[in-house]
Amino acid sequence: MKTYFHVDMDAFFVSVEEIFDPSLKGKPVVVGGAPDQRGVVSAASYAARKFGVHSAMPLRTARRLCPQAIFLEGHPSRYRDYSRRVFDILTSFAPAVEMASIDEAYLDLTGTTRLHGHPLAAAHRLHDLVRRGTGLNCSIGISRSRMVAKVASDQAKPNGILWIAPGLEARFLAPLDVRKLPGVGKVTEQRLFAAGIRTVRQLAAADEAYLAQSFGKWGMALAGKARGEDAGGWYDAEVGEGGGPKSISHEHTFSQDTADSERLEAMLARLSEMVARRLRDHALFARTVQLKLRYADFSTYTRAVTLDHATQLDTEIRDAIRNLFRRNWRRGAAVRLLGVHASSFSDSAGQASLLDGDGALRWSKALTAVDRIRDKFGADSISLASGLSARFRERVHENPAGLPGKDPQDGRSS
DNA sequence: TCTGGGGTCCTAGGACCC
DNA sequence: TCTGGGGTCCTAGGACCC
Repeated sequence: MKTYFHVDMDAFFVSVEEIFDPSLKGKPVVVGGAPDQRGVVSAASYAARKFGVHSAMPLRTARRLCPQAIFLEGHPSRYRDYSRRVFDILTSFAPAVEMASIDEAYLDLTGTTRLHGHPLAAAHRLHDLVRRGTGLNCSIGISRSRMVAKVASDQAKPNGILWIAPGLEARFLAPLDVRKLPGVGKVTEQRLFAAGIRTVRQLAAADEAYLAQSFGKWGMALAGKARGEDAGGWYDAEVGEGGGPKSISHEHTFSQDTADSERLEAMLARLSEMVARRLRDHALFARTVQLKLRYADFSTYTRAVTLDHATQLDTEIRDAIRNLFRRNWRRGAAVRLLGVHASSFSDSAGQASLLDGDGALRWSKALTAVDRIRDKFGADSISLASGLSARFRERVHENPAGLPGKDPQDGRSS
């Protein structure tokens, strides 16, 4: 018999902000940026939620619903720091821990009854450990099924613990709206509604052949789960089985749409550098590089290319992206968003690089030096020339460090 | 209401191979 | 000369999650 915990931090970003500024406590707080910016709500305090504000909502909408809210840009490094603290506490408590995102984790407590006692007692002690170690509240769902544990933690919010006794999974889920099932979003919910299915109970009773045909893999798996059966799928993987990242990407939405090709290409170069840097940090090489292009009307296109060798070099990613951009951008059309995405990872370049071995080695060394400088002096302290917007170039050309050398492919100094 | 940024997984069609 | 079946790789798009 399996025992899983799903630990979910309550209003995580907002709660971390409250630690650094206790005067925020109890007030409507919105993390995501200034309310006149392009952007959406990353997190809202419970006081803000009372006004209808929720995550993923445009900031402008949040302001309309709750003009008195305090809007914060947020501090991603603080959130990562606190996420790590939570993770350390969880790993001190359970043999297998998997962070599913920055603010939630699955724990496998199977076979720990002698050590921890009844799951509910264990959950209360874990809750106290997290509270004392970080100052943050969490909610915990407990079940023999990972998916049910996740739904349970959601039902337990805020600051609660909910144990679903083995055998009672289907009874617990039955009265819930189908939207409560992870994997059922807006679209699937609407399609289920159209078929007369609103609750998990109705989903459990629905014709399996129909679900398989209309909703594919997910539909069938969910129908099984709705009946409390153990169907296949992601939720049956062992806790902690998840490997490294499968893709790395960066994207940017301009504060105002632009058709300035120099600005656009400068942004693509910068995004390429950010992606390459993270590849090097993870010691990964990517073979597939993808451009994302969103126009002013929100129409969005992706264009990918698979290279004949895997790379982690700024120049190779940037050049591939630039080619994709030049071939696909409707010249003159205003762009809202640009993105650079890398995937198909391996742990080495594989087949011979386009650069000769010596050139690739020199570049690798130069880039590592750049990475170190950025660590010390900040991300903007040094950049490939084409990664800078024109107005910053002057300054960098005076860069006394003078690193690194020459780009062997196009001779541009960096 | 005017829509971020970082991810994962699934589907579907075409190329290509045996 | 009217057209199989399976497998893999690649690309594009989309649903969904936090």
